[in-house]
Amino acid sequence: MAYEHDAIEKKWQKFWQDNKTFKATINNDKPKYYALDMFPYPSGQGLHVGHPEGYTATDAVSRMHRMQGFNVLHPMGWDAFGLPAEQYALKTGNNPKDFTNQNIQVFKKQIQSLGFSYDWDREINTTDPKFYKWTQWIFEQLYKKGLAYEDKIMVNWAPDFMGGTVVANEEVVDGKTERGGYPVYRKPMRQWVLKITEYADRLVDDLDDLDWPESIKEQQRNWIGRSTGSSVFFNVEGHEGAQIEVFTTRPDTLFGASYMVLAPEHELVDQITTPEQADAIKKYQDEVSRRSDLERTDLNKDKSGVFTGAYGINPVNGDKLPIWIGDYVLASYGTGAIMAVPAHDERDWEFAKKFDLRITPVIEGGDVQEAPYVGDGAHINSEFLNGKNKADAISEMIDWLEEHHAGEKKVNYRLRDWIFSRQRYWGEPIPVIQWEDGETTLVPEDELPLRLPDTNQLEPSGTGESPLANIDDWVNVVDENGRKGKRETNTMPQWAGSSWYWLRYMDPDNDKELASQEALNYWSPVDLYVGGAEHAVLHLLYARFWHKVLYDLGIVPTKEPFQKLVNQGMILGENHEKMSKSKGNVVNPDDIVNQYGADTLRLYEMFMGPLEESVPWGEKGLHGSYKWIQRIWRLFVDDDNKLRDRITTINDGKLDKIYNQTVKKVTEDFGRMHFNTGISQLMVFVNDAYKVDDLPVEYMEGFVKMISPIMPHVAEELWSFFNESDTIAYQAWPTYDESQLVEDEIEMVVQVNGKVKGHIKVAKDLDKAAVQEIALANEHVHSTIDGQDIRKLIVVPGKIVNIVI
RNA sequence: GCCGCUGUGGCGGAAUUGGCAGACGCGCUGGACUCAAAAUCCAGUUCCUUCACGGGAGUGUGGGUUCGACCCCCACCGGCGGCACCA
Repeated sequence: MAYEHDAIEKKWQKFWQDNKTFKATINNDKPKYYALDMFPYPSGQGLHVGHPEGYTATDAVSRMHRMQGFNVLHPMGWDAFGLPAEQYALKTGNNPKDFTNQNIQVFKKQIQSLGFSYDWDREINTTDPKFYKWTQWIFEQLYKKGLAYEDKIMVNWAPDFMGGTVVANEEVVDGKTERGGYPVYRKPMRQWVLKITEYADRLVDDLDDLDWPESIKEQQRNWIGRSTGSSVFFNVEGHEGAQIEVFTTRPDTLFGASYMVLAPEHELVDQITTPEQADAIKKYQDEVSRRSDLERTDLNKDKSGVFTGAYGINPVNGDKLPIWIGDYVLASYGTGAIMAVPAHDERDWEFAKKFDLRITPVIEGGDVQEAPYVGDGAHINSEFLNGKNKADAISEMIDWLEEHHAGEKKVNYRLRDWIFSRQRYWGEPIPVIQWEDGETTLVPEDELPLRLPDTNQLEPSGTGESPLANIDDWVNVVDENGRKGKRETNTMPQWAGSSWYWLRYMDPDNDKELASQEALNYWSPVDLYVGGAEHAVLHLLYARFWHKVLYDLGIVPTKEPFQKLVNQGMILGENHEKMSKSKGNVVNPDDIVNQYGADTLRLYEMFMGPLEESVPWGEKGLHGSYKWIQRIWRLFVDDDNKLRDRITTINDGKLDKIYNQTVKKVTEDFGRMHFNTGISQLMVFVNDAYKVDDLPVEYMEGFVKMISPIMPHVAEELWSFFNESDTIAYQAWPTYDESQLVEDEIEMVVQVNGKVKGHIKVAKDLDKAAVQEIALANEHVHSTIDGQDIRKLIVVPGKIVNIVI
């Protein structure tokens, strides 16, 4: 009977569900393995063929680990807060909750049709009050530790986005919002901020011990941007007590400082500006404040600035340095002030050239009037640093500064604190109340969750505040003493729930703790985490930060949440371009499942190339995968839907070697997530099996086990031909016999001058001299040498003979 | 500009420590089966040259190390991703 994917897949999906085959429970007799997918945002578009790639990989790893005796935790859930649901609700007057739940149902059905071995009893949903109770609880712990604070800060204000909202630094790309591409301006606003910078050092240093792709670690290091240098204090001439602190990574070039620049927003600007310069300064400040980030960076490569009229005093030599303001100095980095050394810094050089400021070289090498010299070299014009190299000069200058109280060693970070509030309805309410007497309190823990009010009439506030601001019943509160207060109307960003969700899977129904200590200790950490590289800095940095806070609180047992991280590559359209609706190259997994079945889709996605690489979709290749499953089917099942007669207990030995090789290679390759090469080995086995008369039961059962991580439905069905009552999911993974892999006689290659001229068969442990003799006796080798002198002869036992003439 | 990754047949991709380049799949070609087609099974398939045996070239380009280089080193070119006035 032919292979019927539809019936087989439905049958086994029902079996797994009815029997809770993949239910995970704590079992201290077994080693645990936690395989996690980045949980999806359930968008209205439904599943994309990119989703199943990572999901299939973790599923295959999970299934293989179960067969290898591990107790596997493999869960799935929904990152369901987010903008599209709110936009939809505002547009249509519907409730985002209903819309979100519908989308989840679609997603869940699609995911289940692919036969993943999730423990659905552990399904979570970030918008479920039972879940976000603990998101709010974690926020309260952050607040108590002083890691969550309110501040009037310069935020990324996107007035055209959703009726006006603030976005995080990480959500700004090229001066525009990451989603939607709306312009972003700097604006001071009251916001909740999380002090991620306090963990900056640990977030950098702990990367070293993680089994993560180097590129992701590097992106995180760059994002945190730790730089070591020193601060230097400059007095301002004629302003007793006014002191400008600058940060520099090159204190060794202090003798070459020829001017200073403050950010236009720097607090000392007004104080030190001379009356003659006041108008020009004011005008420049106004101009800059109206510029968006985009205009300040990309569109404005030309340096601009205005002289304040004031002078700083160089502490090391008493030089008078004109103080300018310029927007190439950012208020938000370092101290918002720099010492300019145009001879050895590109940006300072451009500025100096434009405004005709002094350029004094302090390091030998290059003509600094023509171009800045940024390389190393001997210091000049630098008194006690003369002749020294960069590294020595830096440490000596820092010593000098510290001795003279003119500066100190300092570390700076590019990373800023995490702006944590959003002016939206569809997010976790921040559990804070502002009382009329000015006190700010947390909602008591025993009153959590603080639920989002149900509403069918979601309306923009019109003030840039969250729509929650209009819901008076919810906003206004009175305490037992009659004191009035207002709830915080900002909600948390979408990153909140995903910053700890992997912990909740460990104990999803616990209403006393975010998860029990027993569960946390047993399942932590996540052994394998798979998802797209687009989360390299956002999600993965926030998640690590929260995890470290919970570690410090003694809640989680590990410093890091995700021991091993793998980024699946993108699946591109058939034209090698990113799949998108506008390009018309989107493939819908539902269509594939209908036409070919889930096993074919899973097999194809694992076979098409290395998991980490981006690979184009190919309909022909997909069809090839389908044909191979049918070929397997025919190998096992005859026309009467019975196991073929050729599958017997007779073993004529013809498949011994290839079977044992296959077990070895598949076990190793799947273990390293090199699915494409493991599958190719399974194909070789099938090709060989077609060529022999007798198929030993043991090998055929082993083969079915080996295909089961990738093609679980067809594997279960074939397994049932051998053993009617059981699932294959917990059968022992096949082992191989090492002795079957070693041969007594091996083939060696004989080269002449590096070119292959012949092959010889020799005994495995024949000595070099004998091998040499046989090689030289080879007819073809002999005729190639043609009596010429042999200059050198290399014998690598078991591999190669190379004769040099 | 800086950082990371990457470059192999017509296509997707293999190649463990420096040791037979192109496994496996797709496509293509031929054969078997069939009235025929599809499906299936078998064989071939890097390029050039040769009836053939053979011979030559070949892993982005140019150099180097080595008995031997897809692999290591230097310089360059192309592609992908990230960062981008961060002092």
